[in-house]
Amino acid sequence: MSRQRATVTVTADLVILTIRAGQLCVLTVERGNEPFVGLPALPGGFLRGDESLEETACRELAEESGLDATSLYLQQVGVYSAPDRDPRSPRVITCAYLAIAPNLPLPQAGSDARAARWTTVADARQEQLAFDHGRILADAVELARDQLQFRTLAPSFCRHEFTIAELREVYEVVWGVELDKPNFHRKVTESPEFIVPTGRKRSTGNGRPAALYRAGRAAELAPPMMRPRRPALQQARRPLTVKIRE
Amino acid sequence: MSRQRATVTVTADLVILTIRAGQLCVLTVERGNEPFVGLPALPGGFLRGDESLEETACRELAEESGLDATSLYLQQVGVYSAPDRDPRSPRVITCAYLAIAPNLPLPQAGSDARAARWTTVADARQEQLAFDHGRILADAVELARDQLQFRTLAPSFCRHEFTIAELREVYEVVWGVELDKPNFHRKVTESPEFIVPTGRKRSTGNGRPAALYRAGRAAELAPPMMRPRRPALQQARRPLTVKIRE
DNA sequence: GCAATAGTGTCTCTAAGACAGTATCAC
DNA sequence: GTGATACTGTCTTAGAGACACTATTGC
Repeated sequence: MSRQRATVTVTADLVILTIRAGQLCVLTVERGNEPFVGLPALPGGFLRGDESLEETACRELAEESGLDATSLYLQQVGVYSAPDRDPRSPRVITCAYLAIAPNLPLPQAGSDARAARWTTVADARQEQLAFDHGRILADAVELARDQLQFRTLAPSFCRHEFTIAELREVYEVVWGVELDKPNFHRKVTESPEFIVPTGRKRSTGNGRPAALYRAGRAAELAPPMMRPRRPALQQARRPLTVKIRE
Repeated sequence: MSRQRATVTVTADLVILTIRAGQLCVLTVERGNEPFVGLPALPGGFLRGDESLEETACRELAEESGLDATSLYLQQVGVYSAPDRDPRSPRVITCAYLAIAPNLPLPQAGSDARAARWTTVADARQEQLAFDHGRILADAVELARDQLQFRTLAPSFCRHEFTIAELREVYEVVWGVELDKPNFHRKVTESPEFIVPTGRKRSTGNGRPAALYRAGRAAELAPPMMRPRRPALQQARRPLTVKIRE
């Protein structure tokens, strides 16, 4: 048996990330069935006979979160196929998808909404998640961190029109760093086709109103948005110029 | 039926890349069974009941190419699950893996070696491949191209000890560009933990012998090896300094 | 006016690219 | 010596980062 072709069922699981109140958050659902009943899990569902896994992911995205997958960033993270990852038989393997959403309210009265809620990624990594969803979450967050450097997914975290401060918050929250405001502004406005000005402005009540932008057509960021290096590396260098006090 | 959980079988397919005679090559096998009998295909095989897909990939790698997967770069490319990708029933989905190999001779008398051969990627992309293997090949090559920038997979194309010229050839062949020899030399020797000198030299008969290196411990290239930009982008800029003819 | 946020100018430093020049081999 | 390949030095320039400075709002 084990030396033969295995017959399996396949699920698509979703890591839906957003930013709420300055925190990177992930959508979790409470499991209503065995196995792992009662534990938080990533939303997902079974592949049907007439669809691809991308279609499964989009369908589940709509059912579980009410979000429209066609307007969302959606990307495959990878397959998880360890033989003991799911106690059910026949065995279940899963394909994880990363989805990026703006901060939208969840439809709590949804058809399939079994206690869906936003959890901060920091909290979710402390908790015990069902199956290998802890590992999947870690991989997806790492993928998002990497992709922010080279691809134009940052605007996917924002609403249709956004300010440069909001875009900067995406990088700061996902990377857990602080970025220089003036340099970030210059960098993103000069990056070809990354963001395009709409001509409108938005006032937050305090200070000068910020210009509004939309996502541009570029898929890649060239040159990339460099993630600040670990201070460990800079520590190795000596300062070349020394300020002289008179 | 189609609205229910689908029962599927799963394969792991391998895109094994190497460089031979200055050309990027991929290992293909001629299909001996229906469907697509006689057409070239990527090597691969079915997931067994007691293994993960990574284990399937390693097993097939050993069987089809005689290469030892433990010493090879192996990475998931993605899942291909379109309902009509395989005419068999129950349906078959596949997970593709990218493997990088040095230029080694293939064991032609292998147990499972059904007409395995190296094909240039350029040729393979012209031919009709079985299933959706043309698409898989394209995705894997694109992944390899991207990863060369940020990860230390280039030495995987070389034998255990290699010269900097051999390492440079990897980049030039995979990217299809020419790189400046002096600048490349400086870049890779100064990149921390990318390559380490062995102290030995190798003479090619012509010219000064080259120092030999091994792969270092780093997994990431920091700063990245930047891929030369399209000339199209530079065309958009005006030269800021103009040479004056007297 | 002041506080607050948005955005610009400018300097410094790193690192990439161009390319001249030097080193070490076979013959 | 010549020819070939390996490697180093140096100049130029693009781009990242630091940070002073200006602009535009609410009050």
